[in-house]
Amino acid sequence: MASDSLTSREKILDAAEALFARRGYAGVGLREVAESVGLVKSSLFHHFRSKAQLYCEVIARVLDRIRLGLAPVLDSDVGPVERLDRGVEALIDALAEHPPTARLLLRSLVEEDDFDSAPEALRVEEALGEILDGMGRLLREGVEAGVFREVSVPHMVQTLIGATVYHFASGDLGERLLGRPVLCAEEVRRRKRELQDLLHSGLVVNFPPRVRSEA
Amino acid sequence: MASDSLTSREKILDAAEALFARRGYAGVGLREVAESVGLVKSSLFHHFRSKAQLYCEVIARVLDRIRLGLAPVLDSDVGPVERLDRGVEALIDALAEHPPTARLLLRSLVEEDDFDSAPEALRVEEALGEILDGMGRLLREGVEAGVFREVSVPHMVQTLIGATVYHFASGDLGERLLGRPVLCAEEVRRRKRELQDLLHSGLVVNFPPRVRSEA
DNA sequence: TTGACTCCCGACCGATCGGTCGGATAGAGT
DNA sequence: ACTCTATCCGACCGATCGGTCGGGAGTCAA
Repeated sequence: MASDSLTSREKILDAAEALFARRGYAGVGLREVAESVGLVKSSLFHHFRSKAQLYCEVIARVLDRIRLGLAPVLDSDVGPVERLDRGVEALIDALAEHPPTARLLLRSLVEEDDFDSAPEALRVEEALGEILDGMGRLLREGVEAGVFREVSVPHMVQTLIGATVYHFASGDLGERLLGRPVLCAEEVRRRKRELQDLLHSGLVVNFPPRVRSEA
Repeated sequence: MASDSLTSREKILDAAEALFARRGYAGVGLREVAESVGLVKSSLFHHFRSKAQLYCEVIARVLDRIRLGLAPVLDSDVGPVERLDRGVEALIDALAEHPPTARLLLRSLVEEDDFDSAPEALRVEEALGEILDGMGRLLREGVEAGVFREVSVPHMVQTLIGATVYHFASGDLGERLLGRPVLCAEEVRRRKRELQDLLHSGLVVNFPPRVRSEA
């Protein structure tokens, strides 16, 4: 056991993560997954009951990584603005840590096969719920404290997901726009700053603040 | 001919668009496409040489719709802020017009099969390039005129794509966050306003402007 | 009537899909 | 020596995949 410092199960999960990220659930055959870790297809079924379960475990592992990176930041008791900045940084770090992460996540958000039947889907649901709740809570507190504008919290959560997950999942298109890979260290740093600046001040300089009719 | 006011070719494209949007390129069989328009698989090959060509034509058609909606706005000669607002509105209208649009687009951005070999891929490349160039030009002009902050234009293009395409592609997750379908009329209107407000003023109230020379 | 053309169908092809099954190998505990 | 368990393999299954082929039905022009 542990012939290569990783158990077969973990090697399978790693390979499946990379492949699912590149070609999606339907686009990857179990044979390809197995052979990319030096096994044969039928051997996979000693570790996972089905392709759907393997997929769910891959997704759950990714979401857990993000949750673990995000939770301490969102639970810290600094002000909303600083928590937002650090949250953006933690989220981007989690996405940039392993190249397949963002792409896999974006695909899973758009995949609509019914994996809900699998019991492993509960882990996915749980981690996703905690991440979304945490982001929503931060935004709501900031709005209630008057530190953030009175934005729609759900819409802002969507914007944050789009600005992070989509960006690092954009692959060739992103590289074509930026002129270099979206995951190279400098562009990751730049992404954090650009997104934080946008959240701080928007795009338009000195835009007249919207007249508000309430206290 | 024109038995249902649409040619078979157009009906095939419509059906394929909806199916590719839902389950992706690899997840859709030609048999399913054919039967959803009342044909048999082999009949498709009288209209399209291969599955890859069908896919490329579907994508090209979607990008053309967006380009047609965006071009007049981006070419108008009003100020950058108003052009930005109208561009956001036109882009969102194009995405919300047909439900499969955003999801199909997001999938195509993340799909990395080599469709480039097909000659139809040129239409895709052309339309995509025009859309991206138009957005980039608007942002660059705004920055040079001092109306926009000195943002990274490519990063801002990415953010705009994420905030629009991702949002309307998010399906169940978006509906879960918003409490109602992302494509319902009211939420579409709200999305425009939320995004425009974010671009105008950011998220944080009265954030101190960044000092240009930093350590 | 005859071709020519368009549109469509059913049968068929090799390949691959997810998944099952029986057995081979090896290590650990007794 | 023995069994037990974990791990892996090869053969095999029915179904489906993208794609080909020959031909039938309809229309139009000559």
